[in-house]
Amino acid sequence: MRTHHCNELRPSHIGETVTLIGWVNTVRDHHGVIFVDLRDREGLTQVVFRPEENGDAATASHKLRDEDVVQITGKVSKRLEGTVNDKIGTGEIEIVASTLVVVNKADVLPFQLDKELSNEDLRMRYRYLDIRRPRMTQNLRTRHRVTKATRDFLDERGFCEIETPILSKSTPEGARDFLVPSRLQPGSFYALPQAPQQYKQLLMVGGMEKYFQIAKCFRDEDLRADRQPEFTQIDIEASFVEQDDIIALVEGLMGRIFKEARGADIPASFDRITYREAMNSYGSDKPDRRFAMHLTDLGEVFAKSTFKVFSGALQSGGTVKAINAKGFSDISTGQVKTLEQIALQAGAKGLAYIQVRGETVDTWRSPITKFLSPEEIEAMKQELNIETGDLILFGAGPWEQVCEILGRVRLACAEMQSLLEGNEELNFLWVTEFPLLAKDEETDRYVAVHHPFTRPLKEDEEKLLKGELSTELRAQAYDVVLNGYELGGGSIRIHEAPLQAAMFKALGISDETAAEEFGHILDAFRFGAPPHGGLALGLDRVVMLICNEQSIREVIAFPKNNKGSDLMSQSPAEVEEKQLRDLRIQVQKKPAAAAVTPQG
RNA sequence: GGAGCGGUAGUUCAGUUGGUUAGAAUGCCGCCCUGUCACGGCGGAGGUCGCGGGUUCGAGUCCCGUCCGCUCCGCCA
Repeated sequence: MRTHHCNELRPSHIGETVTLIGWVNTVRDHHGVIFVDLRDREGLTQVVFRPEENGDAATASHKLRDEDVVQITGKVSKRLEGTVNDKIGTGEIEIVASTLVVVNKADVLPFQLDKELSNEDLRMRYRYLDIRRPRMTQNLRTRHRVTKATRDFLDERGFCEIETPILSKSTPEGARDFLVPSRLQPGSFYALPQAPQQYKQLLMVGGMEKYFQIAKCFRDEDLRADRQPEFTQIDIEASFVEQDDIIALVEGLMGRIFKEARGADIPASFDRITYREAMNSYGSDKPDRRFAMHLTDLGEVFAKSTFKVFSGALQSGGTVKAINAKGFSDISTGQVKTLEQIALQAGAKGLAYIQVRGETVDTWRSPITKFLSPEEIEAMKQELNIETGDLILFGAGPWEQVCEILGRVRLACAEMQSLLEGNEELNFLWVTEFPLLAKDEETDRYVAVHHPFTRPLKEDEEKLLKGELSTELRAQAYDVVLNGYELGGGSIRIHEAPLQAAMFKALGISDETAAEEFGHILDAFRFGAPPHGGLALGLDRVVMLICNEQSIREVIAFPKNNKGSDLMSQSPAEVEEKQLRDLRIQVQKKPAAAAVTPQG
């Protein structure tokens, strides 16, 4: 029977006989005295085997291998003078072993646990070994502290954790659904929830008033470092609240989480900027504000310019903006190319720039300065605070596109200049007043920016009801952003059937479709639905940022790879014919590999 | 669907302009070592250079194709 864990024994325990159980972390065999570092999830304890104490145990200890599971009984002893190890908590003591039980031998591991391992493929195949490494163990325990803090905090404020169905209904809006075939109703399918959105709103109609859930969500879309097909949300909804209530609640929740999981004190409230301000100043709806490099509007400077790229954009209702990457005039040609690529990807036709090599324009390196008048250059110098050593990058065209192009260029510059290296700041931010509707280019129809249950701003409500649609309509929707990552978002919802019907109509959802897909919601709103709103936080991202990790895979016990596979369990996989027959599903055979024409 | 980077001992990596038998560290195996803590010393085994084709007298290295992994764009209400 284990009496202590491996990071528990201190000088005060000296003289006690204890039993520890754990993994062999390292063996240091001096062919007389043998040291074994025993590890469990809490830490390390040094165990000493001496032939004169117990010959059998000492002999057996020669054969120990890394990662064997062993149980050791012995006496807690003070370490010899000068042999204290201050790197570990138990460094002042050691166990002089009297008995050794090899509980389970371990084969040689496919990789060393104490070395960095860049081969993620291998880590995933042996994820259970990867998890033994302290980094992963700590990350998963941090994740637990985050969910624990969440539950404690929300419980204290009267929120009730309620589970909603995993087998639910496919909805036409939004991300691609994972489908689950129904055996009892062949030809019908459940969908795994992308979010518990409708259920939580129906819980509000059900009078639960304050709901939350640590909810698994599923989206069948391509993966990224911060996107997995199954992920976890801290999902929150409350009745009789307004936007400020949700914001204050989440600020408190974040404070609690960051305190308990990272020991960090964060501001009691976060700055708020509107979507429009965010795009105008940072070219992103989730700006990283740990560095400035603001987008500066140059519309007035170039209003009458003879440089058609700029004046043309302005005359057709667009924008000219620029960023000043301070001290980056020595950018390499390759880096300019990279920035240009980024701009092109975002829809730019090119990327105008100025490398400010000196005071006067003749020292500047730029493909465009020759088109600009001295007055324009002087005004631009003022607006952008241009100094020797700066790099200026321009965007001209439709407002939203210019913002987005320069927003991406801004981030790329910061990356190239290593502006954030070693930066430990936690920069929280609310982005508010998101547009309610966006135009889908392909279908030329309006789509919901957040989701179709989002409430318009009060002053825009009438317009929606009257069908005066535009992308100018704003929503009572808000995102919480940390260091350029969208941690979560939410909105105040529509709770009246007429307004909801108007929203469906705006989205081109016919009455029949609305009745078919969302009838239960519209029905529910007829029976006294309370005003309500909420928010969902990406738990994986929150934990990732707390752990200073670059990918949410580092904070998920068993994540999927880029292609959505679990390399350990080999999922997804083909299934038995019988299973398919039960479900009345026929699988199209994979096309045979193209035959190679023999050369001859 | 598209772009970029990568794939060489179990692992982490090096490998020059295409040129002898593809190296190092670590791990593994054996021997030695009674106070180490990434213990140390000596010795040994370990490679389809992702796969297929091409160029060449000669390919880890160059070219084409393909597979796998990662990052990004599209996509993610």
